[in-house]
Amino acid sequence: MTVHSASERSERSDKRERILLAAERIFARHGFFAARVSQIAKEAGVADGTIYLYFKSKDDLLISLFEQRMTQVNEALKAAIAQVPPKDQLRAFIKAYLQLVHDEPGAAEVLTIELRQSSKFMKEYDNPQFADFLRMLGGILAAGQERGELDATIPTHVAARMIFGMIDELALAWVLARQPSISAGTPGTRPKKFDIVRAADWVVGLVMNGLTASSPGKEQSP
Amino acid sequence: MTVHSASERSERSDKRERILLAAERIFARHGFFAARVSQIAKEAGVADGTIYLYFKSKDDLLISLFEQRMTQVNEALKAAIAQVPPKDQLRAFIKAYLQLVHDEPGAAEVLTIELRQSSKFMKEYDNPQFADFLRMLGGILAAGQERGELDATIPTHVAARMIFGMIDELALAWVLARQPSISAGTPGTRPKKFDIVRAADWVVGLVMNGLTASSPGKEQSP
Amino acid sequence: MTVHSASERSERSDKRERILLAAERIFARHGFFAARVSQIAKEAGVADGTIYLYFKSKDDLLISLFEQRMTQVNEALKAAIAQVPPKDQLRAFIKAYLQLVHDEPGAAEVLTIELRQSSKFMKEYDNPQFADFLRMLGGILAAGQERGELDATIPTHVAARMIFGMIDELALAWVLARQPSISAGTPGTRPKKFDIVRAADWVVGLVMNGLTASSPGKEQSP
Amino acid sequence: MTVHSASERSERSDKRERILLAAERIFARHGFFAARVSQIAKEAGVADGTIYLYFKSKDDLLISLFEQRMTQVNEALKAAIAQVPPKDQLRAFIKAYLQLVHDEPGAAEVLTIELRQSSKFMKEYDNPQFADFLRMLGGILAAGQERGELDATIPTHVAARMIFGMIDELALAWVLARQPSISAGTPGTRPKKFDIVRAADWVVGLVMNGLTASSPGKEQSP
DNA sequence: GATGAATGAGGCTTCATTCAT
DNA sequence: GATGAATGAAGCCTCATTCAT
Repeated sequence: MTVHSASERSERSDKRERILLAAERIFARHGFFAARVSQIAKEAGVADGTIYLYFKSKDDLLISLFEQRMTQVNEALKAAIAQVPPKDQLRAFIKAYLQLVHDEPGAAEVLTIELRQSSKFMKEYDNPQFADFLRMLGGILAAGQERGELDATIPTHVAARMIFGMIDELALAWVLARQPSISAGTPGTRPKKFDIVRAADWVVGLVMNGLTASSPGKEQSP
Repeated sequence: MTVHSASERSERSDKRERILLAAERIFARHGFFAARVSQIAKEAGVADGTIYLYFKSKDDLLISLFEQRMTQVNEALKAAIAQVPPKDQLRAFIKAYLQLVHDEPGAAEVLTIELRQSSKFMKEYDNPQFADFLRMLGGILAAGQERGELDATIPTHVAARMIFGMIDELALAWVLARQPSISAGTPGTRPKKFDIVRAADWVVGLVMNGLTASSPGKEQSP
Repeated sequence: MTVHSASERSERSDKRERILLAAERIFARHGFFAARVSQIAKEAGVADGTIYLYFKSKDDLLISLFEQRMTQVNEALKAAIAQVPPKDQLRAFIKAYLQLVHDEPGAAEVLTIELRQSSKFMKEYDNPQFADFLRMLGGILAAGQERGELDATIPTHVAARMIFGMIDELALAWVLARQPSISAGTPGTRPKKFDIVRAADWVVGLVMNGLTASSPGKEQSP
Repeated sequence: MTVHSASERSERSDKRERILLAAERIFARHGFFAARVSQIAKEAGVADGTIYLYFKSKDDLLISLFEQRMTQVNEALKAAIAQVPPKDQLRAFIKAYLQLVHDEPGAAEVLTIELRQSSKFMKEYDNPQFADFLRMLGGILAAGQERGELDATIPTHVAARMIFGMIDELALAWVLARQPSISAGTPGTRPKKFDIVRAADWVVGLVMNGLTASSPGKEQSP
């Protein structure tokens, strides 16, 4: 007969969460492959073996981390567009995404960088949360097309990919620009620093109107 | 005094190239970390140790591979825009890039996926070839802004990143869609198949004019 | 809160000691360079990786082995001369050293032979325990010189080296003579067997009075 | 039909000698195991494969080097005692040996250090030249014993070992003291510098008369 | 449940040696 | 004879995972 008190249960979930947070930090710091399970355990303040009470493997740890964070992202995005009129949802979606990157850079780092570190994710692992993400974005676009507000030439799933590519690349550039450069001063790929929240307006501008310089008659009708 | 016949020389450089090609295939198939040096050697038809006559380490092999391919990409892009009038260079650049992805899917796979497999690349390794790539794209945009053809609101380096994000994501989706899905049938992230060459027009359309449905007065003035 | 029973603690230190003993045997049998870590592990009854829980590297294993044994030797020698009147300490020191070689031939083999197997030891590794050894011997000599009992012509540190050379060479010859000769029967360097404990008297005789045949008037003054 | 001109033959032996000299330098610098065959080839100014035209293996290279140098040492010692009256031969032998160390430190380094680096030499390889060396020294001692000049208590082969131990240890200490210390300043085993030629008198003094302070009546009888 | 010492499979790399030129 | 690119066997070490306590 085993009794689980509330505190025991919360302590349990607390430990799982501590491990996930530790993994997020270690993965962000070293990358998935270079990260050591023992390092994650130490960061979480648990024994190495304890991790295997909550996760099947190091892979499972990354997958679980990704799923949890991506689910949170999807929920936040859903909430962000919930009260917004349809025609403004695309703008709201993009702004909310980049705001999240700004507010949770550690999570963003895992989502943008580490997600790509493993063929397991790019190839073998079928990723329902990311599919949800794309579906949500594609749905916004489809609705816009149906309302006649958006150009219907581009298939929505391709357009969604393009938009995701834009904001993901911005997130990546921003995350990398935050890092103290190892080879500081060397002119290289290290992205220039910029305000990612402000960049949301640029993305929206590009997505809505493109880069072509607005002719006088385009936006200001008489 | 040593005499190298032409065949000797070409055989030597041929061996280096064979190793690079083998590495490209193996990296694309398994990912950088899961790839085994011995596997690359076998694929190249050389002994394991031979690889170390041409490359310092497994890391160096990936870096060399990336640098060579990226240099080739940059040269191809430079050639693609050389004879094109300035106002059409952005379109030419994008179309050429996606055409390259289509023609060299193996290289594209390494550039889009494996490049991201190692923290060495995302964080530690300063990447001059990618910097060149961004500079070329940014230069096209800056010229367009100066001619007044492109909106100058967005900093060119940010716009270049956004455009790269779009086409890189498309390349990734296309490469992954080509793969025989391991979990075939499962509805997931596996991208839908599409024609990446044709997608170039969509990208150009989005970049130039955005997604906003063209109102009668926008492009067709009365 | 972790409780270590006495048996747990001893089992742990026991494992370290078992590895050292195994290394001593394997190094003595094959030499440091030809010795395989996996062989040491098997001899110690542990997994290969276990060795690296207790020692940083194969080199560290040899260094640790040397330091432990040499420390033990120094302690034994210190004890051997502790209760001895100053004028007899040199004799006691030499006899104790060769007695140790006799009693611990495995350790002697590592100290005399394997110690010299690695440039790390002869050149790079500064060896505090051996320095202690020489200091102890030099101290005995210096005290003898101050009491006027020993000739002060030779610097004590040189004399200590010479005495060490003698007993070390005897130890080496004795250790090698014990081995079942691979090329048995061949007249070669394989030293003749002799009683190393008895040889102590020869060393003391040489060190005290030299080889010159004692003239009647030398030791027996009128 | 192959004709070898004199110059060809000398060129050949010259190449062999160059390889031996290169090996001596490289072995002295890095030790036998850490020395690389390719390094020796470069130092000798020949191709890697050329070494195998003159020597069977890296081991054979060390053995040949040792045998040649040790033969030279034996010849030099034989010459050094040839014209010397029997009672002075031990002194002449010791002085000549240490003088050789002084004049050919590279060879001495190989003989004293590298010789001991390989179990091949200490254990497996039966060493006729070293046997000759000991025989020569033992012969001098035996003759002295027969003339009644030397104490016959100690077996000559043991006494020869002891004397060799002394001078070999001095040679080692002197060779190591010559090296620019890596950890300069650290008080350790790095031997103090001393004049090895002058040390010959100390050795002779110890061997002949021991360390016991000479009583007035010992050496100067009325 | 929690621990962390122990495991052991397996990779990257080195380098003595070979052999086609 | 000389070359040096190529070979490939084999070792040290790492680290995800297990399991006795």
